[in-house]
Amino acid sequence: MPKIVDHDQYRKELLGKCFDLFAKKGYGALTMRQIAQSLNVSTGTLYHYFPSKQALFEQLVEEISKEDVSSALAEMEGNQTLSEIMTAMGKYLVKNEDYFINQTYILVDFYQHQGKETIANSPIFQLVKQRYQQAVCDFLGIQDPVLASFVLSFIDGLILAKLWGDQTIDFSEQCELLGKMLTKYLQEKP
Amino acid sequence: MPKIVDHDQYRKELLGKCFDLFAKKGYGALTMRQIAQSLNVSTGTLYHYFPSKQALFEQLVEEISKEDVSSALAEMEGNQTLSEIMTAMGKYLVKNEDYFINQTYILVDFYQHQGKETIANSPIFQLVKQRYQQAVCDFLGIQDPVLASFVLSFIDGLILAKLWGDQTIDFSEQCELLGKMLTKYLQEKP
Amino acid sequence: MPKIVDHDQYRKELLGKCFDLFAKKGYGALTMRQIAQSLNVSTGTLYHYFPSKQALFEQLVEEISKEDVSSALAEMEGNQTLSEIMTAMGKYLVKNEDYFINQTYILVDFYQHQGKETIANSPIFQLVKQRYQQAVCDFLGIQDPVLASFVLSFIDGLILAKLWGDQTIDFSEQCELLGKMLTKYLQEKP
Amino acid sequence: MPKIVDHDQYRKELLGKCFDLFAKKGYGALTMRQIAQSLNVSTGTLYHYFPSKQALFEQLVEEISKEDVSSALAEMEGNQTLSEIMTAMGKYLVKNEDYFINQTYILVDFYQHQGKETIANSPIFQLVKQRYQQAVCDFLGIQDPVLASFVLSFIDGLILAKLWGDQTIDFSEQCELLGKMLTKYLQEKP
DNA sequence: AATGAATGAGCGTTCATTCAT
DNA sequence: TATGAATGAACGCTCATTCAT
Repeated sequence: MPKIVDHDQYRKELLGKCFDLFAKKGYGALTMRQIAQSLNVSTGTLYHYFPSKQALFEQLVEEISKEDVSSALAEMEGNQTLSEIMTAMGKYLVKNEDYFINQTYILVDFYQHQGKETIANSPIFQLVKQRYQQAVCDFLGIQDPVLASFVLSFIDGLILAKLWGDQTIDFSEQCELLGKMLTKYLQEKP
Repeated sequence: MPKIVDHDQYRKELLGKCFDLFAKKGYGALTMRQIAQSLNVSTGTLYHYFPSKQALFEQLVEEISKEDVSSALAEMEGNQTLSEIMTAMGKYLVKNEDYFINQTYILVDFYQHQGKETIANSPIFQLVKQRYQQAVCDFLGIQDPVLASFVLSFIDGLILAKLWGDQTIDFSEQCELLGKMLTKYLQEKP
Repeated sequence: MPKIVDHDQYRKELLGKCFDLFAKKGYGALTMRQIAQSLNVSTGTLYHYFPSKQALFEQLVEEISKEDVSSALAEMEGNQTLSEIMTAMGKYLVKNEDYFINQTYILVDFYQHQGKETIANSPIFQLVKQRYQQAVCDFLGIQDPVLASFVLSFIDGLILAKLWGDQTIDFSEQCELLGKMLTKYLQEKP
Repeated sequence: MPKIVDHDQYRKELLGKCFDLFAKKGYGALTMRQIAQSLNVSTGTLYHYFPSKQALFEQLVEEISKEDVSSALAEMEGNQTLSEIMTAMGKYLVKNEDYFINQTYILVDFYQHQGKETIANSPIFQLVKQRYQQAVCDFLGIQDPVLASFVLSFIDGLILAKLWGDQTIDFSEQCELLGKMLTKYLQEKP
């Protein structure tokens, strides 16, 4: 009989404790030794549960993205008009500002560390990308992919601007502005 | 007679040759040794003209940002309406797509290596940010800083999306969409 | 009734499945974990049957050497003159070229990982060496140990040359040459 | 002005001190840290002079092989008949027995560590191989490549047998035996 | 002003073996 | 018997920076 440890469950436990670590130090600056120490295991044990630092991170991203989408769904449901939705989106972004900035930071950091090609070819990141894209389409009730890309890019850009250190941007203000513009644009289109 | 090249001019000469190096390898993967070898100087000499790798890069960014703004100005002048301007902006982005993606990539890379706080506190990056912001205001003829941030964030987001590997986004299409939305929004505002 | 397979028989079963693994990856690159997985047992079980990786390998060598000698005996019997024998030996080497090169490779690998002294002092390897030496004496009908060593060294050297990457050596040609030389040498000796 | 160090000469100095280290521990068991400590430099300095452990070793082999051939030339000249030559060869092998065993050991060790393909493709090892082969041809006055391979394989095999731990083999005895056999073989051939 | 040799802590990763269950 | 989680020292290698010359 083996030691009484559910391998898979313990792996997710470890994973759960990793997010804050990455959030604090980013991907490149966080070493496997630091992770191991923070989780009170040896590096060997860490590698027993995750084949590499990259794999650990990808599994983390996978887990996080699922939680993100379901929590956002819970938070933003019940809004009807585009303006309402964008206002809610603004509030949601403000509320989780630090979280999203950190998330972008970590991803950006990972991206740089692995090189463009590695990520482009990773099935996990393609999946995660689709998950977020689909979620945005669902939230907004938008089917036009050009418009969906427009909104997603804008939100990404907002967070990136904050990440670069711009203190003057106000998520709520910007989202409401987008809400108004989208509304007017769609009103007159048909 | 002194030497024709004085300290400061030589420094800028060296700086000029650095851009392509960073563009090819990014910030983290380019070592001071490699820079020195490519410039046909010793690492010691490099450190004689630049106190650190970070400082070298910051001076490079400062220089590049000036050139970017003036070249963009030259390229995009002569357009009147917002729609025309945004269409020109789209063409400009498409034309320099690789350049801007690479620039974002390098910045992201630098960001990762220095840590969040270092950059947020760097006066050079604040200055550069203002320069780009001012340029956008000039291009668009917009004074409203909220709207300027809106446009800048959107463009940043577009480039970031490409950086993430999204092949489906079309800079021209997106910029024209923004042009239409801005036009309608501003028409009815007053 | 006890289980059909007792401890010792099961050990040999496991051993039998190990040869191909070592042949594919060598000694150093094959981990106990990989062995365990390939045999569908746990590392713990592996250590239950073999006290160490080294011991496992030594037992494998012991087993293999027995099979080698008996299969060679079966293959080469029926030849009378030294020339015939050496020609048969050449054919045998050519036929099993990859096998012998791989065997030497694995041994070399093992040798490297254990250090010179460990092996020189291992009774198993001394036994195996004697077994091969005796086999050569039997094949050739030679009693003179100097001559037997001569032939064995030569064959070892041939295989080693192939291992070094020499593509020009022809086992058959070389063995026939040895056959002629031995014949002439022995003709005139008495 | 740089520090007064002739880069190339210092590199060869370091190289010279490395042989004994490799001889004692082999390739795989000797770490770059150990080398650095023994040479009283930092690992960084070691890597300043040699791009990798493999490269260091290859440069060492290159240097050693040159010295070997010239020292053997000096030692063995003046012999006429094949028998004399082989007797001299035997003495030479006996005299440098430990040296050659160690050399084979190190090479075998390196071979295993790098994998077959790496070495087969290394221009340095092809060059070294040719150097030794040519030297043997010169010593023996043999032009027939089959015969040269025969002798080389035999010598390699002798050393390998000793390496495997066989204490009973006598280099002189074996070489003289080879001398006699070669002589008889060549006498009657034409 | 200019050189380039020197540093050394730190990286991601490995793996034979142990032992609580 | 059998399991597999856990260990941790050690590997080859990197690189911004310093400083004697």
